[in-house]
Amino acid sequence: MYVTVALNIPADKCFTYRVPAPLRAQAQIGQRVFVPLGNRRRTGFLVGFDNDPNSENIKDILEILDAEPLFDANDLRFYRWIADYFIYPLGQTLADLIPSGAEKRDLRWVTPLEPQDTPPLSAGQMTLLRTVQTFPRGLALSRLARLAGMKNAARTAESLQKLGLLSVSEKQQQSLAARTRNIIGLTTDPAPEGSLTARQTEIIRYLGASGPVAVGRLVAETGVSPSVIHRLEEKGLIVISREERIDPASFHSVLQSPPRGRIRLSDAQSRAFQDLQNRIRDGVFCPVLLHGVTGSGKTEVYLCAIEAALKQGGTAIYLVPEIALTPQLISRVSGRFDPNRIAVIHSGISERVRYDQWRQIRRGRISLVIGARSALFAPLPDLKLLIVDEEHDSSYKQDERLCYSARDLAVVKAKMQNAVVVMGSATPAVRTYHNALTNKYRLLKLEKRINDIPLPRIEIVDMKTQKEAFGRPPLLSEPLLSAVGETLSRKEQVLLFLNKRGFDTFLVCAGCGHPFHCPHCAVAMKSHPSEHLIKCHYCDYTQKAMPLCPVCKGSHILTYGAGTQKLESELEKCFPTARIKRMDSDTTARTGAQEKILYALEQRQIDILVGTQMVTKGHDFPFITLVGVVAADTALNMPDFRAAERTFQMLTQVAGRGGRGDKAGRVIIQTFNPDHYAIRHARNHDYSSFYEEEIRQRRDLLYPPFSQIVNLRLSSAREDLLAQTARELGADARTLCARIDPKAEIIGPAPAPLSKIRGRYRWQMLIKGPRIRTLQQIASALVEKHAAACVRLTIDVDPENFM
DNA sequence: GTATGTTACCAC
DNA sequence: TGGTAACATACG
Repeated sequence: MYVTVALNIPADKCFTYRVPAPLRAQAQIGQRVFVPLGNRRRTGFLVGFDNDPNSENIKDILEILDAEPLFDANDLRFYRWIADYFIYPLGQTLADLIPSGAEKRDLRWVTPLEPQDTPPLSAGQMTLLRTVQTFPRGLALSRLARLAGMKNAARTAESLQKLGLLSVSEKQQQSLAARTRNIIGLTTDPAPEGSLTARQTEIIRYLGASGPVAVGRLVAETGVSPSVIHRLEEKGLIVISREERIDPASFHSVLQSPPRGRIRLSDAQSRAFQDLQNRIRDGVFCPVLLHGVTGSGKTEVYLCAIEAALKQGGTAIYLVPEIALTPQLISRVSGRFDPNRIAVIHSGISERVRYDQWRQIRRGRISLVIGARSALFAPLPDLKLLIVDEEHDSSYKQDERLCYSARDLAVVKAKMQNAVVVMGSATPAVRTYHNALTNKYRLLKLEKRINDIPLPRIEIVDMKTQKEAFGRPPLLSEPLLSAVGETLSRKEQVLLFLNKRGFDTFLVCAGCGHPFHCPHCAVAMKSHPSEHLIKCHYCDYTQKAMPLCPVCKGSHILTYGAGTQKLESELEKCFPTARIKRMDSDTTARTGAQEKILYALEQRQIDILVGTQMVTKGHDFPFITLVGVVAADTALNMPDFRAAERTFQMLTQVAGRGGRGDKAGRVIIQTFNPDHYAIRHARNHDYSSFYEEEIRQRRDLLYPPFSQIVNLRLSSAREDLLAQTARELGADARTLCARIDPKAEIIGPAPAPLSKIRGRYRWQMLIKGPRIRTLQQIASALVEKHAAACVRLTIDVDPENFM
């Protein structure tokens, strides 16, 4: 019996292994297996059976790590589709999507030996030896190579081993393979007891009082030795059973909350719900766009639809943007359904707990999975409904390793499982709306807010007309300042939004213009005056605030632009008595900090909240009656064909935060481009007009959805090598285009918008054309040829309609 | 991903 | 001769 195994290595092929006789009965697709690879051993996934292997040199599987498979052949179809579509090796795809606890593997472990009379060593040998000596208990060779910054650490270590200065040994990384524990209990029908020793009697008494306990606990509490336990088992007085250990944290993630009933649906809501209910009942694939203005009650429609799916014995997945996965939402959901049958999955949950959740889901113990993008891969049986809330949200895209879009994959999954998929948004992605208008998706609308609360009035301030001393435009315009003042005097709350990117403070020396860039990333460092630090916001490189310019020694350092922090201090000056709070990645780094701020806001302990993107999403704040957008232009000026779309979405979402209570809301947008269509239509809450204008532009310029784009991203620590590889890649791409699809067009390669992050240089190249299939062909040929150890190549496919 | 084989170059 | 770096190749 032979099997195909997908390993977590960059090679895009699977390996064939033989299954030794004792393991044959239990081998199944979807299990993790421990296999030899070269002179190491690694964990891989069993993905198929192979009766007629064509290779001579076949090794045996060493171990099967899972009693039950983590996926079945049907799930595997989905994973293969993903690997093909996003041009990523199957083994790495599985490793990315399936939580499997720690991977079991062999390591080379390097330990220092007692120092003796050292022969003369080379420089490289010295560095390596020094590094090893700082780890008396040894370290993995791969880590040593990284720390010492050496390419051929393995060989250098070997040379030192020959000299008797260190030892290199094999070590197996710990595995969590089968997480079980032994439970000891009294026999229900005890055999007539013979004579017992004092120790044995004590244990029997203990068990009589406590009931069944884990062996570990019994040993800890009574100090019993294994031989005593063994004897008792032989005498038939106790039984030892194996129980699977499920981490309790996998359930704690669901809050206990009071049950909540259904809210009465508005007419529009119940029309949408009825439609969904019918589709769910049909049990055939149906993609739906639920286009509902902010505050129109989409969530209630989702909950009713989930209820309908569960009532029919099915299961459901509810995806939300990472930032919207708040305790409020979870308690709202768990109050509505049986909390024991809900799993919450997000990036903050440990791999080990996720592995437990995964197995519970596979066994049918869970009927609703709610979570951020990775929750899409939960292996629910009888999936009837998928919900993608705020489908336009960019957090559905994973932009490292496997670059997938959970929104698009939700549609693929729904198709494979004959399920209904509901994508909901007030500001649908242009591509999604286009699909709805061309009848690829069913379109449902909620055009009014619940209880007919009016949408807030939006005012535009043209910043070109606002002048401060020295002719520089102020951070806060006159109209915005006075509106803040009025709102505060009415004891209502203010939300000020600042798009962080590109509008933070940056430092510059007034004397020589030294820009204070991060040494690892090609971006300006940001000043954090309260901590006397300057930081890089991409890699978190931090250095002390410098009083003097390192180049000209001048002391006149200027701060330009503004971040949330600058805005906060400006507001403190203007409104000294107001309670001001800042919400950005700095202040919400600690877990729970965000919830704390939102709670304080709800309790009206905050008058002005200053924040970045995270304030725009999904929260309801009834007492916020003024929302200010400090700089609408930042998103507009991004070098990306979706800049207008992003700006419109951002403005509409921010505006939707205001006036959700019974008070009318007011929104003020500061911009240097008041006539731009994204801003004009956002002011009128007019999605259709925005869409019309945007889609016309896309058609004229042949941007998606009128073409498909594959983005090839290259990164490397070495600038010269990268530039050269990029040039070769470009040339090859053009040759391939001419041969495979003359309609395809190559854009670039060029340095990426952020040309250096975390010490790695980045380039990108776009392949644009009408047919995604040929673009993929070109891309995968390029990946095969150019993906080398020193240049990382990732692919971002903007998925087309595959129907 | 990691180990190994190859080549070229350097220092002793 | 042995150490080192850079690169190519293969792992079943």
